[in-house]
Amino acid sequence: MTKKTSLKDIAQTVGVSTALVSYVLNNQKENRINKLVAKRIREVAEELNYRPNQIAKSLKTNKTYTIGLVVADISNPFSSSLARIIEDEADKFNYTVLFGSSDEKPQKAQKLISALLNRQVDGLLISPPEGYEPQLTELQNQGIPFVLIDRYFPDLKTNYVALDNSEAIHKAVQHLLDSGYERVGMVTFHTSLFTINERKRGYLAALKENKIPFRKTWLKELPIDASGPAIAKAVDDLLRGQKPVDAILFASNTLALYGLQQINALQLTVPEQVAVVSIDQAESYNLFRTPITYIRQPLLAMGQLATKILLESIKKNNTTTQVNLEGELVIQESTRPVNG
Amino acid sequence: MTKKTSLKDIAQTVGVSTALVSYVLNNQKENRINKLVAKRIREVAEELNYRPNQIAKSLKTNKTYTIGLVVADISNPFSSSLARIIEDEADKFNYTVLFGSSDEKPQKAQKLISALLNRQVDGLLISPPEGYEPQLTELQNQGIPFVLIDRYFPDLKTNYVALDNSEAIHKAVQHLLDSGYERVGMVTFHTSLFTINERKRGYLAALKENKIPFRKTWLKELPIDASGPAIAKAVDDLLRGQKPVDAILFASNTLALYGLQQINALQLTVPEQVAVVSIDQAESYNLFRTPITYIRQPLLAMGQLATKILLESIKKNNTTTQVNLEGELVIQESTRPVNG
DNA sequence: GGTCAATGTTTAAACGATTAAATTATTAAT
DNA sequence: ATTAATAATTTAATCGTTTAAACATTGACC
Repeated sequence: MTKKTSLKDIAQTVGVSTALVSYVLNNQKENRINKLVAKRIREVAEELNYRPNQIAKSLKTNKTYTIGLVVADISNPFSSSLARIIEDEADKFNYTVLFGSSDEKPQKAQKLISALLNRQVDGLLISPPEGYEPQLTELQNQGIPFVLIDRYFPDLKTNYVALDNSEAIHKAVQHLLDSGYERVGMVTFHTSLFTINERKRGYLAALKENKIPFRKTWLKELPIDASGPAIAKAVDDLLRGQKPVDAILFASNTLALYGLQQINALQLTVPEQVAVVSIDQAESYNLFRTPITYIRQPLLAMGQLATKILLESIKKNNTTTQVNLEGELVIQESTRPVNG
Repeated sequence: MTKKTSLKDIAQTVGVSTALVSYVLNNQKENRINKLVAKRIREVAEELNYRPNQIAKSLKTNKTYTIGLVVADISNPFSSSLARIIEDEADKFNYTVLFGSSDEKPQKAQKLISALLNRQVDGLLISPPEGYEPQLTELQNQGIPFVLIDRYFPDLKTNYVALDNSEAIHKAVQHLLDSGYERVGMVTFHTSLFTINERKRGYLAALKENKIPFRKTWLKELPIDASGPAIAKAVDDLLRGQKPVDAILFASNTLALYGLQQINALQLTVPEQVAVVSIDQAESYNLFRTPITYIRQPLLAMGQLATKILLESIKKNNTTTQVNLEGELVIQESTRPVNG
């Protein structure tokens, strides 16, 4: 292992002080430094394959140019797409992103954030699990810059970027009703997460506005870590019995993924026997025989905005920015109008 | 922003030296330290909400307990699943994982690795892009511990963990032939990557062994960054014409994803009109009307092994470990025997 | 020739921890 | 009471960098 070259090594070879080397390599005091010496320093740095030790740099400057990203599960396509967008955006500003999955567990999130803070990340992007309010308040008290993404708590005055969920679902339900479906069911999660509950609220509101009496058998609320079979079972329940639903709204990509599998298993045709709308797109939906109508989350805008807000918040900005982005309803075959 | 507490702060409040505080908090020299003082130090550390500055620690110890992971694209399910596994495995040993996507570009990979090294990662897990040999050799010369994952270069004596690709594909082709399919096509990437070419080799070898003359129209080799439509076109070519193939082998999840969409678009039935085998599973394959036969990559073993080898290599281990894992052929409906 | 300004470079402290070695305090043994 | 051994704590250097301030050199100008 060839020993790493440090400023000192360069300084010694050239025969100057480390300070001068530092100034040259950071392009500071350019007009004050002898051009020839500067050139020589750069040459030697190149020769010795010098890499500045960011650790030492960070220690001194108290900046790491690193942000932490906490998602529920990096292997979920929603999270990984978002991660990729954030990675690219952060890169534009020379920031590196450190990831971690919370597994929907406050404890795991806590441990993760602690690890990230120990590594002196300059700020955090967090998609918080249920019940994470106290820790967020704590972060605020400690003055650590962060932006919530995808999920937020209405009672907390924090930065966030999220989908306007109730509006989006409302739009979807209205579309189903307008297309002639009459018994619209929904599969969602049972949680205290505001974002998710907004989806339910949008659903109920749309029914009410259309004077459709809601039946509680239409709504399936599953644990947030529900397994594939559990989801299949819920869908099964909605579609059997004497009065099955004629349309299903899936409140997440995971729900849709397993739900559609069950629809396949039941050998039902979409949309003739049951119409389908999902939140979140996924390239993979296209494998389903019928193209699925879905609510397009503005992932790109979400990731970019959140990153931008965080970076601004890092370089001291005391304002709170809260953004609710509008979802786009992409209409496809799975909600073709009845008799249409 | 409440100023971060440092060892010094604790030392001052308690009225001892920073050294003592350090010893106590690191549980060193336990038998030599006054129990009461130790207790007091711990209390104060708790009160002041002390978080050791890992940056400073790293600077001193020259260890960051961080490893870098370079994948082609974190938003690809193969990469993100692997990332999740590695994240979990590394966590067991108190390591954090730093990610980045290379986008299949050596230049981007180079920049990424440079950034990771600047951050003093202790080692790297790399799924290298095509033509990355020189940089890997350079890493070796610099004595930086790394393990290749999923892809490797046979001419380079490096650590790696990968699928035994030719064997896996061989097995798949044999299965197709045994099931009565006679015109087996393959969609793969055109690249110099050994791993990918092994897939082609396995395919050709299996045909030869079975005395089936290979036709070049059966093999579609696409650029590694081929778009969805380009993939669809390739599949279209295979399936039209006077002598279409009766089975298709997809050499990656992306290829299968778009390929199956095209099969959907052509309204062909699987496996009656065309049988399908894919490398890599994906939960989403299940959306396709017919369950797809696939080669299961041992992702868990791959991620865990690679992490383990890297960590060992970090704490000085001069041996080179090369592992080719066997893939498992999961047989489903998409390759149902002809007339079976 | 002395003053001033501009130019070029070095000194030295600091960031927050670790840790070998030195120092001081306490206790036990003679 | 002295000494030795042990216990408890501190000192001070160090990791690799940054950066304000100090210092040195040169030339211009009166």
